[in-house]
Amino acid sequence: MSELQRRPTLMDVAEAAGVSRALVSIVMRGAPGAAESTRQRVLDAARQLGYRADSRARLLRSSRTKLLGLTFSSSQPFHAEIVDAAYAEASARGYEIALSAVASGRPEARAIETLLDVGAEALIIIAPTLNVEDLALHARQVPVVSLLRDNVGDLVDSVSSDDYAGIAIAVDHLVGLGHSRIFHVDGGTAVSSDRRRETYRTEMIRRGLQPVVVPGGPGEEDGMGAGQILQADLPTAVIAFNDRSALGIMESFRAAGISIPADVSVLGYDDSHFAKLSYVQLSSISQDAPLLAAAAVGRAVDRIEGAKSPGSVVRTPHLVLRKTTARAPAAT
Amino acid sequence: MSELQRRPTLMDVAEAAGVSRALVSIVMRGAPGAAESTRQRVLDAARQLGYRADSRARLLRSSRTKLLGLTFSSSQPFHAEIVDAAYAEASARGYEIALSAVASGRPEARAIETLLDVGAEALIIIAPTLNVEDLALHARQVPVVSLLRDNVGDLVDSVSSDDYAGIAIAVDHLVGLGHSRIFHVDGGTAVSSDRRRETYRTEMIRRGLQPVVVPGGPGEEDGMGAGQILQADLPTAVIAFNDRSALGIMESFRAAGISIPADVSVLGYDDSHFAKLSYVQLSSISQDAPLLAAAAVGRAVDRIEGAKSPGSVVRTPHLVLRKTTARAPAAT
DNA sequence: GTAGTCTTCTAGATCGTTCTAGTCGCACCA
DNA sequence: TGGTGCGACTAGAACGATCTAGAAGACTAC
Repeated sequence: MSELQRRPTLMDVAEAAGVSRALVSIVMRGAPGAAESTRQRVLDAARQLGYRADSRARLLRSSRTKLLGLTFSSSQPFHAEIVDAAYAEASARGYEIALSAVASGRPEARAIETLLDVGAEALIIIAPTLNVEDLALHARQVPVVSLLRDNVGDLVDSVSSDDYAGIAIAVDHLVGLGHSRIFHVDGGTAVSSDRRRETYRTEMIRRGLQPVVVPGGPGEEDGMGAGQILQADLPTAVIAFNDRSALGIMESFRAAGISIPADVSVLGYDDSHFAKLSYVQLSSISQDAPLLAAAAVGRAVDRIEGAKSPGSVVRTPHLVLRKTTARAPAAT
Repeated sequence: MSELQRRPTLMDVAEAAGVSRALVSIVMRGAPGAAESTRQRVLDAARQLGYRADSRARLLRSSRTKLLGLTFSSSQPFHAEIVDAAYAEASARGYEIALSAVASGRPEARAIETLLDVGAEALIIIAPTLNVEDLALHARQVPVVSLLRDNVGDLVDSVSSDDYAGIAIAVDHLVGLGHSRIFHVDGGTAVSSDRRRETYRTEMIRRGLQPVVVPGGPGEEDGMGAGQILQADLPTAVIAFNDRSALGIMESFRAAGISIPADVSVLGYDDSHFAKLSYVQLSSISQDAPLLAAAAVGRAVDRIEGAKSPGSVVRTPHLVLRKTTARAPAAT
């Protein structure tokens, strides 16, 4: 019964309002150059017909698409937070966001191509896995902003969180609480795991303390495994690669009757949803996703509008104190 | 130094290869009607220039866009799973996916409009919050598939999981283990909370058992709160609205020294990531996101290609047995 | 009264594709 | 010899918007 009806075009509205296509275009864009009376007449006609501009045609013709391409990984909760914040910041600055997911069977390169095909004026790539050359290749076409990764060559912008500072804050905090046996459970092959591990080592050594790194990974199970290993030679404090790992560590301690923070302090990284749960109350290093996202969007827009050369923004993370870190137990 | 270079068009390739635009188009699309020798020549030229078709122009001209619009909520991990699976199924059926997120400050209506503007041939909306009239309005333009919600009027397709069956399976399972004091912690205002709650009631009554519903919600904190309430009058089994709620419930029990499943069995819903963790091992009702996603994509494609009238697909969930449900303790 | 300026409007080109309707050779067959 | 069919290719019109250039009319200025 209800056959699919062709969507109305500028032409349809023009006929209905008795004006030219061009004038309708002017009115719809809110551009100056139309009398108030005709403006109303056109708007009425458009409303009546349910007219909406076809973005394909619009984007094709106009040099400016006002589109920011954003890739994210569907399996990373942290990325979802960024997507959310990016939308807000983009629309505040008058841009739209074109999303493209990196999923299983859909590599980053594919996600990026899709965004370019669709006319994105800049690319924001969360934790890019592409090598510097490939990134540079794209950067010759449009401004590219790397989010959460900073060694990306000098053709692409980067917005990242200062892992050095983050780990330093973590070590400082624990040392300040009187800890000296502070171990680190690393993130295995995860992005920025290497840097955090090395920073942990140097920060410990700088304070005359003995660094001990236990191999881990980005998930709860990884933390769980590391927790088992830690129990053989228990430190007084643990810095986990991230919150999920910290959760696994704590779980393994709990099972072994080791109490937190009385026996051992645990510090997470990311200040994620999990850390905030009332029954977790994990002290954590916050990278502040919304701020990072806003900075990335800002950087992309600046590059599009203001030219200039690429640069890198580094935000300093901060400690969110909760209940899993406390003074070191009296030495045994 | 490296000025942003205009991306090559069909025309550029045509000139380089010494043929017409139309022929290049034919070759690039892999359409028949070009000699093998020229085909190679054109492909070489295209590769040399780094040519990629501009999807805006392509979509504008061709009646078929082969685009499936998919809305999802950036804050729902369950949606991420679906996105992942949808990509796979769509590309298997020769379609692309256009993503649009529902985020804070970006309502569903906005997300849908974006998808239509971009030329999506069908809409897949995960857990739509729009009312039946608004959905029908869109359904007059393109096929609309509602995922995870089924009372959507007779103009739109729906693919959902059978909540009746899911809860029936849950009750069956627990009754089979000898439980009779089975309580339900509901999902508050969350989608499908009402249905699960009512089904729980009727299923209990059908078996001559007394239903007890404790108000909850979709998050861990909600479960935590419900857990406190439950402790005042402890059942032998609890059916949670979802896994996250179950986690909160279990956490509250653990704090009170109530052991699972010895004292009380807990059953989750969704079979999410959390349920699978080695230290959680939550028995749960699985809705099988990948299968739902595949069904939704399939339905959308069928509607686009084969016409026919809208219909609804209902998938039966199944029980995933782990360690949080066990025989009822001997009656006191 | 003519030129200049402003406002309001329009015709037509244009963006980069795809599609329609050819043209051009050339072999085949009666 | 002269249609006919076929394969390879092309010119030009779409698609639905934006943009440029300029026209028409009203109003001011000298």
